[in-house]
Amino acid sequence: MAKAQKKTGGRVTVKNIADYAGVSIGAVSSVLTNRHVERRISSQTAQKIRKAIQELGYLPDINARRLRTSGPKKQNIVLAFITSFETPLALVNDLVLALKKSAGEKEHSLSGMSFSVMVELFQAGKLKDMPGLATGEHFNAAVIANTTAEDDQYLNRAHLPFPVVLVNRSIPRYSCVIEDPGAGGIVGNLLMKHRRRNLAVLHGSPLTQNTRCRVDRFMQAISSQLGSFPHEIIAEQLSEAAAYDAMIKFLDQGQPIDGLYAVTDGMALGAYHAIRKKGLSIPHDISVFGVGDSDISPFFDPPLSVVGVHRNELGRETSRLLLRQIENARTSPILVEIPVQPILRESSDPAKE
Amino acid sequence: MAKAQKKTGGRVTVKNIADYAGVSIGAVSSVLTNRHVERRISSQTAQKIRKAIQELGYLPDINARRLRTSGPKKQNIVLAFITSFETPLALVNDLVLALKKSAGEKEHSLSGMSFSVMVELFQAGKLKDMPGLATGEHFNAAVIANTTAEDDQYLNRAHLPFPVVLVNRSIPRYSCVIEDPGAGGIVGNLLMKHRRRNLAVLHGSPLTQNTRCRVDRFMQAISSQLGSFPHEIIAEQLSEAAAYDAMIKFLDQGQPIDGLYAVTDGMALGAYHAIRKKGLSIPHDISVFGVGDSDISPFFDPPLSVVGVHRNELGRETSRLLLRQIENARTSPILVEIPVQPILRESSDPAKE
DNA sequence: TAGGATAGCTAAAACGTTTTTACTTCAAGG
DNA sequence: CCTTGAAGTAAAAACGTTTTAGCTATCCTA
Repeated sequence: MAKAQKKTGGRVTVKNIADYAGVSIGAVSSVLTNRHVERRISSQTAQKIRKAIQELGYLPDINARRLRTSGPKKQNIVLAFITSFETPLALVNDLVLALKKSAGEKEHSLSGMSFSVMVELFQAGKLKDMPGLATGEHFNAAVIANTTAEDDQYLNRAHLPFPVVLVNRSIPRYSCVIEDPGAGGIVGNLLMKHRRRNLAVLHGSPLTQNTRCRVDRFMQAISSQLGSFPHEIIAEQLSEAAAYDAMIKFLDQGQPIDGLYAVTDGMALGAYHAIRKKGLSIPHDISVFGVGDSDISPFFDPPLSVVGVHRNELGRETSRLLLRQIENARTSPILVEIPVQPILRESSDPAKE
Repeated sequence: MAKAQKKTGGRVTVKNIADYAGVSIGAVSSVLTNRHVERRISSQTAQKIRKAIQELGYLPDINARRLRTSGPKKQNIVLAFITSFETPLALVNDLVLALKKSAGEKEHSLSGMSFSVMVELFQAGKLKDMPGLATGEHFNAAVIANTTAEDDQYLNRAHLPFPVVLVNRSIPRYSCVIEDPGAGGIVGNLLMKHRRRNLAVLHGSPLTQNTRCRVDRFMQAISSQLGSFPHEIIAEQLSEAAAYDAMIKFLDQGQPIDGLYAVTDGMALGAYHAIRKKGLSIPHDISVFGVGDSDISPFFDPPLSVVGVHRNELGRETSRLLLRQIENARTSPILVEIPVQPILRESSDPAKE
């Protein structure tokens, strides 16, 4: 039984089932599509066919099926969300929702199209080895996130034959959505305005272009006013746990700080825990700023002050740009910088001004 | 120019481009796949074709392309992650990672297959209206999550013609992955063991089957030992913010409680904030239990005691079950209950025992 | 000026489905 | 014997793409 499968080299087609069951291709297809009763296939035959399907382990070729059954006018557009194995897919949620929502609104010239969203992963730094990327064989358009410096280099010289939107990094020939690059500087200035002088920035490793920018602008703002650089606390990953470990290690070194900038909300949560563990208080001993990329920051204890863009906005804007490119292939790539506005909560002690 | 597009009714094919540019279909395809130089298409012609592609706004049909280019032996399997618009896709992260990882390990009979993961959304309660679901036209196998009671009814009577794994709910004919249904009871017993007598459970609305079970078992454990039911605090959504609002509202009513069970980590975070806001302390005034479904609970202040399964495990197990069904279509559906073990942290005050 | 090479393309096949159309066979009923 | 209906079969078309094999000029060489 399993032998019959081997004949075809691992792939079972409708024809194989038909041969195996001793019926015609049409009969098999009728059963597969549940049309066997109106096509006058007897229930015994239908059973025989179903048995063959089971025994051969048939899996339909979705591409062939969709090719055949897609209406004459209807176009199915496949969008890919491409990110690395190493980084969390947090954004995919907001992005998928935004895409589905935009695609639902028919006021585009997009009517008559349906959208599928697929998720593709690559090894960080090995984006160029992702199968089907250069050829565009798997999707019509893509959102690419969480690339490393090597990946960015590849993107820089490659010419991808489909619409692309990069998120949280900007590379010349591509449409990009990024946070206002001034965010880090704003945080620096706010901390200094609150009379904090011994500052530190906490980030993960490796740095994405976006967080690199936050860190750099922060450093720059500090050093230009204070004449010295803040401490740089580097966690081994982006997780809460890694941030906690790095922060504990730093505080154990005895360097006193009174202001901290954590470049993601998750890292800020880890840092909070470390700070408490060391018997220090927020904001009295250490004033903390985060980014506001997730929903949790208002519920920290104390609530986290943030300067940055929420994933919602990122997702919305990214989907807008991608659909714009699909609608009109001739539009030139644009860079969207989402402005940021400080949200001051208790972690930064605004009362002390 | 845009007129030519209209002719075909909105869909532009290679043939349209060929006609428009006055060349053959083969020439167009050569340019599309960047083979035009080895196929000896002159650069003028290539330019002409590229211009046509631009002007007509061509988007390739991915299905046709993949059908043609998939090797003779190679099968592409499309897995769908199906969830509702209303609920967060948190699980998709872990699931996609687990799937890609399993699929990468070639020790299955799955070698020679490649996997794509796509995300499909349905309106809560309207699963049956999801296009392509009943026919399986879009994917080879699916993970279905976050269904409502109506959706479960539909699943109960439908026979989906492809492998399916349900997560966090169990329905007879399907393979399912659920948390140990005793989790709620365990929490109840722990709270009572810690001498807490005025208990409450905090959950969102509508309840999924899984949280329904947590709540029910909790209630049951309490009432069977204490003879009275705990309070039920119902938030309007699953978010931190909704949990906060509901909790504030409850505390304002003046009902004193000394133990709380929040059925997701996010809701626990909202509850923490509300409890602090009211000047109460955890665990002294109120002992709190959560679920441990995310990474954040160890970093709460105080760290959250949890009884439940992490999304990681859910994703791993789900992917295992799905691939098992794909490998061997004849395996009968099984129900996997992931056992839970209490993780006691400071929020539940084990010292008080 | 015949012969061959080469540039530049075109025509047709193939991928795996589903559906349609026309045809066959068999049994039962009149 | 003729008709009718059930239960199929067989073959072809179609979906849109990529690739293979082949064709036709033109140019180079002898």
